Amino acid sequence: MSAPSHLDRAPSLADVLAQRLEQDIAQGHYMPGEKLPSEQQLATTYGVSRPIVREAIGRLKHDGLVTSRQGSGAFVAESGAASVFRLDVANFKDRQEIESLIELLMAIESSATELAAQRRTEQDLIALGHQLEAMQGAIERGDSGVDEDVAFHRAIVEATKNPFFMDLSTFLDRRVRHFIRTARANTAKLQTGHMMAVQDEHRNIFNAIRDKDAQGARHAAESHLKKAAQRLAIYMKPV
Amino acid sequence: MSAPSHLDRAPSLADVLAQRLEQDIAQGHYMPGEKLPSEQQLATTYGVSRPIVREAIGRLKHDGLVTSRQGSGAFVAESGAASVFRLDVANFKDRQEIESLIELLMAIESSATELAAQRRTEQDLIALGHQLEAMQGAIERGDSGVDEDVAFHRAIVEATKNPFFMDLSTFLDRRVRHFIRTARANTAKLQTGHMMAVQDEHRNIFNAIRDKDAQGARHAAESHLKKAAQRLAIYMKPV
DNA sequence: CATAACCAAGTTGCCTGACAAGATGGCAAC
DNA sequence: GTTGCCATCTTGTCAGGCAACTTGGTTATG
Repeated sequence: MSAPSHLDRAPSLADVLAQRLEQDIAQGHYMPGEKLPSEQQLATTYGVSRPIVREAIGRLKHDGLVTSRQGSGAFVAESGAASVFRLDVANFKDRQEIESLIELLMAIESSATELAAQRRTEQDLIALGHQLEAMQGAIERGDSGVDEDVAFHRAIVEATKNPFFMDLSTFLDRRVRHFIRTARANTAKLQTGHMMAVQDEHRNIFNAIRDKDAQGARHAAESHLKKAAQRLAIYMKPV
Repeated sequence: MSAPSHLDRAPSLADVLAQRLEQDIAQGHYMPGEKLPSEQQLATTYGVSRPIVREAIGRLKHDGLVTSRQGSGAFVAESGAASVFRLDVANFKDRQEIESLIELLMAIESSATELAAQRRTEQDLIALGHQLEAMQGAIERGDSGVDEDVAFHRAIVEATKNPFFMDLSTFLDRRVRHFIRTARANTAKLQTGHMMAVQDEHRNIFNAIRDKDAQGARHAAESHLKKAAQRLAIYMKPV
């Protein structure tokens, strides 16, 4: 709750005010549809200037929590209107939480793979095959193959034809990789033995998607992600 | 693209500038770690005042896309540092997209139910049982039972002990319910026959969680959500 | 010559004051 | 009683300025 992670960047006044207002709205202090106090009034009550209030309210507007009409005021949006899902970065402090995130990623990718098997077109299959070949080429060249790995998973979620799966998957994937990259000792390198195992698992997923075997695809994906998580675990600090 | 749905609220200058900068960062116009132009410079180049620039940059900071150091400047964050997943409200225009959203919700809840079966404590089971009884009471009283329904699902995701599942699930659930509530004809009312079916399906989920039957829990959840989606479909306009 | 202290310029964080545009409520005229 | 108008409030935007902080070069010192 208090310990600063990297840099204790002083929270700006707009930060704390936005958080305060967000909290007040979440706790029902301001009800949906209710008009919240004018900027001037908020400025005086919280002891800050109006631009700061504007900035704070601007963030709430950006997040879809309030809507404002010029000349009238700012109003609390209906409870389901929020348009962002925020992963609080401050939460990333221990192994427990990155594992929770990976768990979520696994859930998404498993379902995505299952859907991909049901819906893949011939073009999707071709794209998937190309990524598989690209990965093989990376192995033979001795490259890291990380980009090809990412591209393969991206091709899967694209085959779902569901934009939310695509967006959430890439978001979580980036987030997890970012965490791993910053947390692990830089000396550790991916081993080619690992890469060949990854390639085998990818091929299993590919075959299931090719055969439109939804259950098989889910199982292959779950197996792959489980093993990937184990491989990643060696890069993470012990709890 | 043009027809205003409710109110055609003119996008503020800070809105367009923030969107513009976000786009520039996403497209690699500014690379991670790079220092972006000073506020004064941005203000002159885009023809707006400095407070507007501050507000726009403030949003990017809030979303984790940039970090600023006083006296030094604002820098583009590393690509995986973004802390928000945004579901663009503008996308919700047709049935196709709400169905995609429901699909995502189903994926989350199915996995959550599976995890809940693996991890539920005795307390979780007791809480789940209470929600089941509350739902039964609502049926007998003739209430809508919506709140009890939500509470039951919430109890499931809480049993996962994974905060991301909890947050994402409640977020998506609210979002979907909000959409349904605004899209459906208000005359339509839930039928008690539906409620009893829901209660049966909930009981199946409960039993599987009680028995720590992960696979059974997933199947029960999938079946329940599939039927729930069908029941909801009658409230939605045809494509 | 190398190193350390120092200072000036640039940048962000924040404030005050002001004006324009749109909305709202009451007052006056009919 | 109804209608039209205007004073007032609120948001949107701008201008200018000061304090705190970082940075890089310059100068003084060992």
